[in-house]
Amino acid sequence: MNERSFIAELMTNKQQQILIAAESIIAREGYQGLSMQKLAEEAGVAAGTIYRYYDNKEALTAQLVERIFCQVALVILKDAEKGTVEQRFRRLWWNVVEFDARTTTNQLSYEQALHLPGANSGQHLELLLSTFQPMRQILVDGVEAGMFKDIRVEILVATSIEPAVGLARRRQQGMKFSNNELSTAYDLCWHSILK
Amino acid sequence: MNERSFIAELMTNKQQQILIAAESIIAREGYQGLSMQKLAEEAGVAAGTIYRYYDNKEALTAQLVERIFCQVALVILKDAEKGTVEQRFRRLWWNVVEFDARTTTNQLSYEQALHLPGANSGQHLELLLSTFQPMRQILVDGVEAGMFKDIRVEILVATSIEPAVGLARRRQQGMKFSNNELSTAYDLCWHSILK
Amino acid sequence: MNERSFIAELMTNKQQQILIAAESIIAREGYQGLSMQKLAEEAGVAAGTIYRYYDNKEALTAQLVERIFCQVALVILKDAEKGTVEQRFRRLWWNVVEFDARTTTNQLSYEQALHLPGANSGQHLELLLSTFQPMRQILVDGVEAGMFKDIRVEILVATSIEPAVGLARRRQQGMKFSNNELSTAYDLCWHSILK
Amino acid sequence: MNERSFIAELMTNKQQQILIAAESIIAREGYQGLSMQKLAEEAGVAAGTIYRYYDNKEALTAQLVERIFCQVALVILKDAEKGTVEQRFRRLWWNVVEFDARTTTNQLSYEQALHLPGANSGQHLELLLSTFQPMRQILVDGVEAGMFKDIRVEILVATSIEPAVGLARRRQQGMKFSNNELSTAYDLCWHSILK
DNA sequence: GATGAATGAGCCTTCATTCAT
DNA sequence: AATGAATGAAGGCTCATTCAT
Repeated sequence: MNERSFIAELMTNKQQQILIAAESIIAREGYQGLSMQKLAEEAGVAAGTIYRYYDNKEALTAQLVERIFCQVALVILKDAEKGTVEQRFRRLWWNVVEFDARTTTNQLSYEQALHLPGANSGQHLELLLSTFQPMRQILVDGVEAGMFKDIRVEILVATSIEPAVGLARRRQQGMKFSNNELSTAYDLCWHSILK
Repeated sequence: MNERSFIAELMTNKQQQILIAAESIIAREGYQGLSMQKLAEEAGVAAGTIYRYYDNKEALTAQLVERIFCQVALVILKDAEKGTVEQRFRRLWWNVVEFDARTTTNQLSYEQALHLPGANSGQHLELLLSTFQPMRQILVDGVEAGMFKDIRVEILVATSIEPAVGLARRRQQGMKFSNNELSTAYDLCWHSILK
Repeated sequence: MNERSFIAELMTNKQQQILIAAESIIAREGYQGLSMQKLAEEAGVAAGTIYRYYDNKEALTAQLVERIFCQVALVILKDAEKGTVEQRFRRLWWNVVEFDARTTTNQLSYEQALHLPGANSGQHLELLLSTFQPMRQILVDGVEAGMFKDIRVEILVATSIEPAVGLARRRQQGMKFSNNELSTAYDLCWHSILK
Repeated sequence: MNERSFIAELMTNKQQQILIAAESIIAREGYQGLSMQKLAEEAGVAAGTIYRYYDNKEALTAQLVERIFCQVALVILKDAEKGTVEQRFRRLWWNVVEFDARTTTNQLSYEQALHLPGANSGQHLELLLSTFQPMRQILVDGVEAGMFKDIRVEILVATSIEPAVGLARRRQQGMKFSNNELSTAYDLCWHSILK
């Protein structure tokens, strides 16, 4: 990598730098704590610089929401796209439950991102749907394989995955669960949707 | 009623007035939209008056969160405290799923309240736990009656109630479910925790 | 005057206070020099206080323009509303020429006010027209009395009053004229519109 | 043309380019609308480049004012430098009255330029005086020829030319005058200074 | 106890200017 | 000479909070 492209990459990264700093602040102090001045400090740039990359605070927030959705989807769906339906479902479920273990205190959770201003706009809901489509696909595949009950996917997701989300939230709030307990929970979820 | 208690009641009413106005504004415009000035207007009092009842905005928000938790608990647990375990569980589950249908546009949902600043403080988590204790009690009773699987209550709640919460959230986002579909979901939840 | 109304008047005056301070700053440093912070300091109030009286800087400027137009009209038309047409015209003409002598360095001139942002809006042009109507009336009366040439008033104003405005501007820029010279100018103007 | 002068000319062109762009922006959006960034864009150069030619915004504005004064003088004095005094005066007067008809929406008027920040500095007033000297000369010549009244030139200018300026301003504000009316005005001005 | 005018710190954003390339 | 990303002071404005009445 020559010097020029090195610099270029640094500059491109400035956008990322800002976004990461924003995430960090919100994770630490909530959205109320995010001021452009503080963000500039945390990102190590001047206040005005932020506006070279984002039209305004709203646009920055919007991109942050997108970023987090994608990151969450990546973690949730890790290694859950190949193998048998059972393997994929198991992978997905545990990824969800153990989600918090992978995030540092600098990272926003999916739940937090969902409640940033503007995260409920139609545009974002669409993004959510398409980002998490692979998750739904696992259940669709299970239904088509005659393995899962023949029910609307949303119901299957709510029944089998939502409990994992709830457990993850409880863990994030500090509640502890043994592997044994979590395994039991997994079994309940798994069997509840099996034909 | 003597003068003192009359005045006391007036004060209490004014406090309620303020809290209701705050809820209304947040439900309508989000927490960002809640300014003390606007709140005073909506509540029909002077700005300074709010500070007779609340030390500051944070204290007001905290009390609002408590209020909403209690209200939600009331709705969720409506008619779910007597009858057989099955009756109580059924009542609870459907109360959750149909929660949104009972709230007006002036009311904050449980989810929204959960994400107000400070709602995740240890103090509030404790309150949550005690407020929703009756819900846990239904499952505890079921376990003790030998009807539900003998598992830690949190797991049972996550498995059987969390799906209802997820469905309610989806409905609030505009997703539609038929009674048939919801009944199916109920059956899955119910059977998944039965011994 | 009791204490209450004294206070009330002080408060009402705060608006005037702000307007006067704004005029003073603009006269001294130009419109570019008018920042809300500086204005607050000069007016002896807090920055936020200005916004109790004016929605924004634009509204404040607009009212300032109106104020100055009215003030200028008052000075220009002083004692020019009674007497013969000749007396009234003479009064008007000299009021214009000596306008600058009456203004302190804290006051905006008519010319400066005319070039504040927004001063050319249709709304202000209308105000201008009605405010200076009494000036036009003097010429109208002269025409109807058969004393002035029977020409459109605008032409008469331009021919007889505009020179006075020009002389006033020159004096404001530091040029000196003797009474003799000014009297000669007056005669030229006066005779040019006489029948 | 050697390389040096070629480059010199390029620079000069770029300077002109910047100045023209600045005039265009101010004419369109007012002085408030002139930002160095926007200017760079409109002029087709980089923001930093402007600072090769002008020390700062103030210097640029100053030169713009000068440029416009010269341009205005050019238009005003067009064809007014030869012929009899009467011919020259007539030419001058009509050039002034019809000034607006010759300017495009990209050009600043004399009035606008007069009210740019700094346009009232002593330095500019001197420039004004020397730039418009040929105009004064017409009247001086008329006086020396025994044609005009033997009065200080400033008075003559104020009496005979200022009305034309006033009419031009009214036209720029949208007021309409017939050729007949303007001719009448011309006659008044002309005769008012004739011996 | 209630009022609401006043406060001023802090917010988001702009923009003249610099400087490494 | 030219670029344009970066700077950061300053701008207009909001709003939680105070306090004289």
